[in-house]
Amino acid sequence: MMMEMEVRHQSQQDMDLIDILWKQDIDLGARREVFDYNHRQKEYELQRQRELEEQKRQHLLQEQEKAVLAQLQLDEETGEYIPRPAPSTPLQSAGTPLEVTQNLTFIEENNDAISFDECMQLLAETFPVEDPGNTPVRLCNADISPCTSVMTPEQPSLLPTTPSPVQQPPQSMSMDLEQAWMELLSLPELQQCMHMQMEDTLETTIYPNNSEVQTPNYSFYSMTEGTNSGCAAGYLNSFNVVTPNVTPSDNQNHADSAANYTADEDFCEMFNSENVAVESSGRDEYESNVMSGVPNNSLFTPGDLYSLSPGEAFDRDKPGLTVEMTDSDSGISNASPNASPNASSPGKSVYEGYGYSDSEMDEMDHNPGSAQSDYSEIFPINYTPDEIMGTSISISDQSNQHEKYPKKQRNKQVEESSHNKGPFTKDKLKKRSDVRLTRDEQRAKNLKIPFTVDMIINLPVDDFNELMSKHQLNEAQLALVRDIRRRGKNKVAAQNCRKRKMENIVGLESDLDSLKDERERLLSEKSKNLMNLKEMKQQLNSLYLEVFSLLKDEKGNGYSPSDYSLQQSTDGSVFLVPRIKKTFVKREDKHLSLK
DNA sequence: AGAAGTTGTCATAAA
DNA sequence: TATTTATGACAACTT
Repeated sequence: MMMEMEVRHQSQQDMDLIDILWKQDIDLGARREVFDYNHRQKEYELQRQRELEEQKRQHLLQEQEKAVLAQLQLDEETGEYIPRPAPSTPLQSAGTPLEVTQNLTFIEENNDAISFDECMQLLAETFPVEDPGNTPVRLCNADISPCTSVMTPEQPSLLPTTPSPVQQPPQSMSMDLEQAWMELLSLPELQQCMHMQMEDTLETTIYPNNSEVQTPNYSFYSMTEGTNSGCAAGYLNSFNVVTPNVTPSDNQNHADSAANYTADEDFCEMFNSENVAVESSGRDEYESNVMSGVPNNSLFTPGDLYSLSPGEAFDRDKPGLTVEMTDSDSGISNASPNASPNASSPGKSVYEGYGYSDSEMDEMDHNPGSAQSDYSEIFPINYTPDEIMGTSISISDQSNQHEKYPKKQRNKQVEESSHNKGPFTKDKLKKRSDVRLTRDEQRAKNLKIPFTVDMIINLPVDDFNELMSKHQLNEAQLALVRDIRRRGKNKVAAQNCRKRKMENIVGLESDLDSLKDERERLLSEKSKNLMNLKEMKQQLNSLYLEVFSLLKDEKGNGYSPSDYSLQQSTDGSVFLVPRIKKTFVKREDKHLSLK
């Protein structure tokens, strides 16, 4: 928590990740008192390298132990300690991929045990050449020996000897090893050796059996991944085990690419626990490419299909692309129709042609003007005669009729024409035709009106008249066009009118609500005022009585409020008026002196 | 089946 | 005068 507070500029996600990694560091002994983030990052990198080196060292020890144990077991199985054959033997006798990989791996593992210069020297001398006088060379010999003799009596000596190179500075070691392996892989001898192994492997690693063949490799990697070189060799080996599927002549390129790959990748990352998965995924991708016979097929992404204009694409090669589309639903149906659902461009036709099911296609085929009407929204209509001729003659009369009777008949006829598709698709079709083709659109289509209903309705008068003058229309067409325009405008007007009406209703309801609120407020205010008035009256009455109690006559007697009343004139004078003798007003000019 | 809501259309008046 | 707009009324259709 303190750390998170310190690194406020980091996002929470980053902080979580950092915290997790930091905790790993702590577990590995990293000092947590370093709270500065940058410093911590540097520290973290260093620590991570240390950690990886430590892990490698531990793995190395473990794998060496395992190897020793395995070899001992194997010794028990074979019952003999087979002396190392000549170094060239494994290359010649490597009959199975397992042997190949093991062999290679041991060659490379060997490099971990010896110094790079020694290894280079060894490899430069036509691959493994024994140098009995050197302990690492002895190890090398042991490792280079064929897999059948993997377990050698010298192997136990590996344990005491291996820690020395591991205890080198980790960074330099890993870097040296990387470079060493790059150079090793670039050695012609080694490549030739690998080439030969691959050729051997090619016989057995035919792709149906690839997994079987490679599985032992992975298990072996796990055994030998303790050493960088072993891991690298395993990784590269796995890469190259696959490559022979292409052509043996490509091996050098593959080796180079593999080496480059190794150089580009962080060794430490590669040999984490996931490296096998990475390998397998990479291999699978490669394998799939190789197996498909189109090495770069994966590069042919759907985007390439999108790049083809639908019309071109489908005009050019419909079957091929149809196959592509059946493979992925996201093909064109995602590209064109979703992007522009209203577009009546060829893309839509593509969508309709290929995205719909067969039944839907049938419906559209039988729906007079479903697809064509979509075109007609944009392009001037050129209707197919077979659809039009059936109804145009009878409807041409109807368009001249403005009586009620023909209207209904006209509508019914339109509906009949749209319902004429058979009983099975009636409901779906009806909805669809409603959506796609209004009555006037249907009528316009039937009369071959050469512009769209939208144009007829929405063009300004001048443009509309100009458009009409440009086309020679018969009476029926002119009448229909006028009706369409009138109806269309009236439809919009009706919609606006209803909308306005609803808005008015809503506004009136709102006004009603506000007026109700106002009424409530006023009633409340009135009630409050009445209360105040009542209170003031009471106060006035009290004051009145008090004034009367203070009034005295000449004899010192007080006036009774029941006999007198106080009245104020317009000039402010106050009079004491006797209630009984109202008839004659006893005017007392005496100014009441109120105490 | 029928009520309620929606939409298209017509008639008409007004702009 | 022709066209457009607004609106009530009606019918068809949908929910």
